[in-house]
Amino acid sequence: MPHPSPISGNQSVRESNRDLEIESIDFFVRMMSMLGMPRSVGEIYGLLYFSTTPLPMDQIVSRLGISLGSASQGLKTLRSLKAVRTSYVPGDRRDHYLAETEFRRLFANFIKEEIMPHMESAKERIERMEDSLSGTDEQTDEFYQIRIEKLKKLTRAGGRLLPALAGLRKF
Amino acid sequence: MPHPSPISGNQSVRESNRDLEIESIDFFVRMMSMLGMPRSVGEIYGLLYFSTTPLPMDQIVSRLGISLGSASQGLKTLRSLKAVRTSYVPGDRRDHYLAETEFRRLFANFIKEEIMPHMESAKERIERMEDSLSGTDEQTDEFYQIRIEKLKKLTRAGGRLLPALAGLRKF
DNA sequence: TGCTAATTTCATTTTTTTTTGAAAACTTTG
DNA sequence: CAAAGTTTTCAAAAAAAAATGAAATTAGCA
Repeated sequence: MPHPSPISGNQSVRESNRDLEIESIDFFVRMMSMLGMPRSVGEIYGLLYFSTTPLPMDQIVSRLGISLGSASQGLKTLRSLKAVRTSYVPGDRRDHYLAETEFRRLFANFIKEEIMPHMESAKERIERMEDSLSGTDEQTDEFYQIRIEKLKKLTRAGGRLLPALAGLRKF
Repeated sequence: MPHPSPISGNQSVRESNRDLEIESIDFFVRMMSMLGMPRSVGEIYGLLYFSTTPLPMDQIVSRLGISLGSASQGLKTLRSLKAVRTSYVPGDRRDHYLAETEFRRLFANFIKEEIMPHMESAKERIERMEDSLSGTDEQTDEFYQIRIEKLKKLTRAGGRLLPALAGLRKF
């Protein structure tokens, strides 16, 4: 063996990189699933995250053992989150994908795309609640009013805190 | 009609409170589903949130039209998140449920129970990654090392920011 | 322009999650 | 302590979400 490896036991370099890849996929599958993303999306990102070169879709398919459809869909999702981008590889007409690794930016994008829209519709729903206050029984209406106020505070806090957290500095 | 209501059209007080209830359920079903909670959990919380009195489980079942099983399971989940609590009602042997409405506390609990455990296991997974660095090809290893470092930063940031956000002041 | 490789779409299948409902297990009280 | 009321549990059914794969579309190249 030309390069005796310092790895415990006697694993080849290739095997240990494969281990890394597997841990990475595992890691991101879990992370993504916390954010409500399907398994395949996590797998793809996990694979790309520890890839030293950009990978074309068919490589992703064969290395992960998922279908073309899943890969295409998953990459579409990741592109929309700006979690991957394509890079040009001379003499190859396939798209090659690369993981975007600035988590702050990714997170910001996720919040903007996936969370904020819900915040908007939440606000509308709260307005509708106010409209349907009966205005007859003082006691009861006060109770409802307080509850509604709490919801307003909640959405307000969410609307400020989340972008702030993501470093969007929107306020 | 003894109490002419100021509501547009001519809806009864009862109807408008029902509207409020429906909006509330809708609101929380969506919120909870963003947090990965099943529909029934959102429904139950939404119902209790705008209830002026604590409700026993069979009322929850009949008002929402869900099964006993769902209600029992959902309340169990909500209890574990401290999003509802039981209140004693004299002369009635059923448990009566009440929504906990301090969102800050609820959020803190959610993070502690549902997020932080994942953070822990993420850290372990990263350690395993470092163990499986081959240590042979300098170029490649540096690339991997940088990627691993980013993951560490990510989990560190998560581990600090999330509790901070929830007002746990753990740091 | 026509040919082929690459990618997307989407109806169908598979898998996973949630709900149901009836039986089991408690719990209170007469 | 038994009987009735209440709650939990859990196997089975239903619903929802995700993956598949083949047909349709698009894009690159000669």
